[in-house]
Amino acid sequence: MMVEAEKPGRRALAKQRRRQQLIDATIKCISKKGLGSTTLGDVAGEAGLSQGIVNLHFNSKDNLLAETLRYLAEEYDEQFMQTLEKSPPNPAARLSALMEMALKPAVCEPRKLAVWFAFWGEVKTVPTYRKICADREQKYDDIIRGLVQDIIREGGYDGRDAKTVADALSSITDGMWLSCLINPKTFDRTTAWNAVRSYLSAMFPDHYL
Amino acid sequence: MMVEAEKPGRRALAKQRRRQQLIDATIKCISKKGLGSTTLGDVAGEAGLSQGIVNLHFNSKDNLLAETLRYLAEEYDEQFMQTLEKSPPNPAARLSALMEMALKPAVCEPRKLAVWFAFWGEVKTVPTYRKICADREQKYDDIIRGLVQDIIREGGYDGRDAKTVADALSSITDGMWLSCLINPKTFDRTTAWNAVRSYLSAMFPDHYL
Amino acid sequence: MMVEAEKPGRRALAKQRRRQQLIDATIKCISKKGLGSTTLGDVAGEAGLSQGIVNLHFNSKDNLLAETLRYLAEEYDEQFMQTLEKSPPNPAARLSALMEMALKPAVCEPRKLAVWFAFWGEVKTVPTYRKICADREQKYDDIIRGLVQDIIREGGYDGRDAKTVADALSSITDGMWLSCLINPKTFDRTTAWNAVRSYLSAMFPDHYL
Amino acid sequence: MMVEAEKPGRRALAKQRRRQQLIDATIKCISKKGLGSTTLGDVAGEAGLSQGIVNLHFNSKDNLLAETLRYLAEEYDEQFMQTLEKSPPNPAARLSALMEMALKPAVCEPRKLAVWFAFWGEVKTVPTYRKICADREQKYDDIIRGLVQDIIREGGYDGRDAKTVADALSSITDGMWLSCLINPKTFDRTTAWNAVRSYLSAMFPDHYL
DNA sequence: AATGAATGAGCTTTCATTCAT
DNA sequence: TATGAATGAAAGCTCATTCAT
Repeated sequence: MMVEAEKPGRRALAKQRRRQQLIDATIKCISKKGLGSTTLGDVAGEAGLSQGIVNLHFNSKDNLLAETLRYLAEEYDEQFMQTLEKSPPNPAARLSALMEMALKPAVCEPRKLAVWFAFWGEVKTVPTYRKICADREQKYDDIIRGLVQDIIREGGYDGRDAKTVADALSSITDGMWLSCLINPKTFDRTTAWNAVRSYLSAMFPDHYL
Repeated sequence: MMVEAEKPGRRALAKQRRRQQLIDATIKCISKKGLGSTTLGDVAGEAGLSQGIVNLHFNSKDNLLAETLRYLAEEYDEQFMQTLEKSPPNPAARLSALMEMALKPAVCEPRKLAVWFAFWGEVKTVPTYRKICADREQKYDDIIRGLVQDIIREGGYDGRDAKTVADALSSITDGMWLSCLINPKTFDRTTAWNAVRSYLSAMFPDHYL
Repeated sequence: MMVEAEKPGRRALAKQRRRQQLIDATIKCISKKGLGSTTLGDVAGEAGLSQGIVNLHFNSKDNLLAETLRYLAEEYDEQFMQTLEKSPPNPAARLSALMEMALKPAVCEPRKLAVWFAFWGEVKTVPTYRKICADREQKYDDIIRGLVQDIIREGGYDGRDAKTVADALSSITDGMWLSCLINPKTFDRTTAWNAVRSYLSAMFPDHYL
Repeated sequence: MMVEAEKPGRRALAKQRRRQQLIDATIKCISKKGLGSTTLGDVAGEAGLSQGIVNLHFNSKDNLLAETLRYLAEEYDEQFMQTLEKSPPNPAARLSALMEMALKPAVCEPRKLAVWFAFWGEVKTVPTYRKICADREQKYDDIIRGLVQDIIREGGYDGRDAKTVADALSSITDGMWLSCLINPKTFDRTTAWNAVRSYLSAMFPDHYL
């Protein structure tokens, strides 16, 4: 009975692959035409499959979109966690590694940002989206605040409030994304990274530069 | 006698006022139901007028939305410029006044932010939106960079790059807006303001705190 | 009480002039955009007047169109009857004068024909149009048959049936109009006139040529 | 078993058949209500199918109408060419066979004529219609002129111009159609046919009668 | 599992008509 | 008389969803 769920057979794997194919197509469509103008027909076409395919695998458009956002969040999460794992154990290095990741071309490319902003545009309206976004913000805020906390403790930076600094850091990267979305031509990754570095070194002069 | 003023529905308000009424209704609708789910019927209903009214005054839905974004941008611009005019003439005070304004409840309320993000969600897709947004970003970036420049010169803060700092500041407020949109409950204006202040005082210790 | 109707005062005259102005505008619009695409707004615009003007003078669009067709028919009738009056008293001359008139540039110009065909296109559907068109056809058929009759009698053309010839003649001009409508470029008035002449001289060799 | 054939509604008729079904429905609707008053809803209803069906198969109303006219033209063309093939090889017989065909009940019935005139009514306005109509006129004119040419040569009818005669003949049938449309009650096929015959025998006495 | 024809609700848009001014 | 803002019904069109194959 539970076999299916326990060890996915060939069948289930194929199914999973098809779903992923459709989610990829959805992301492509949203980045090309926007969330509002993306139809299930577009998605099916992009995937090279037929009209009815999305409802077959996702039951409804709403569900497809929610799953797409979920996938986007997971994908980001993997990058985030991997960055954390791969970076040296000291909090200062980890923190700057995370900031650097957020500005990496792979993350910060207009096509992908377009999709994030498309979903954020509906966050106020669609509770499912809000939940997903709020959860990840919470998670990353906690992690970053923890690192900042450690740095403050290490460096004896009295008078610095961990939450305040963490908020500022998260905000900076989010804000950079908006710049990158709106002005992809003039947006400059180096300047962005400098801005982050300048903040860090202003805050924690003993740790950065 | 005052009847006319009482019921703004039905009959010939000056053309300009009717347009504004419809733009207001549009903003309300977008903040309530999202851009994608706002129909012309909703807007007309919100304004207490009839189906055809929007096309009568704006010719098309696309145009209504563009005009709405334009209005939003103008409204913000007025706040921005007024803040600039009313603040003391020294650059440090002006800069902090602008930052403070960006976090003011009137600007930073979830309902209004929802509308901004709704439009940003389509920026990649709708050239008109991009143009409007890019122009204002440009303008504010220039002004803020100018102020930062002045502060650097005044304080002899060698090694500080005006553009870098200005980018960081703009990004922080934009990023705060995202937090406020996603987590209106836990978002705390004071913490946000502290984050900005902490950055400023770390950067320009002689000018702030 | 009946004064108004008996001798139209200044008021009534002005009214009449306005109606004519609107009918003229209607004809222009139909020839430019077609019957189906002509709106009351177009007509009012063409006349340089305001939206509601047509309903003020004609009560409804249907009525305006019917009156327009009526006017067109009257205008044609005047030409027809004048041609008849001005031509020499012998039936052969009168007949050829009528045929010539039907091919006159003023009658047979694509712009005017477009309007006629537009109405004919609805004849099957709109009883009012049918009535107007049927009545005039009847009238002209009768007159032409009469002339043909006279010619037959005069020339002793035995075996010629007046109705048959009259039908053929009416049909030829109507058919020429279709050619002129469809192929205004290649349509040639002279050839058309030759075709009519050739028919007449074949039928009544003693009278024509 | 025969169920499929019985109810042509609902399910997947071959795509081509469905298109034809809709074109047939369109013709029926136009002849009943006129081109201007025929809605896609009417057409779908007439075909016993649902609202969206027409746009599914024709993409737009304009396209449906153009295809309908195209079909009408093809249908006529088949009759024309078949008549030509089936008639004896001498030009005189072929010519009269073509004229006779044009007055056949199947061609010359008010319902079908209503549709032709509906399209002619828009010829001036819709380039697509003009093109289709102009092309067929051209083709038939050429064929008829060819036949007339042959007859003139055969009979040594000096002084007869083929184009002139051909124009007259084409015009007569077109004009007869207008009579038939406007006065279906009093229109008499025999008289019409007589008119054509009388012209032919007057022109080419050795060949006709 | 996949297709794609068909559905039908819902949208934007147009426009004849109304009516306060 | 004339205006033109407003109405609201009706149209064309889109598209998520269904379902026979």
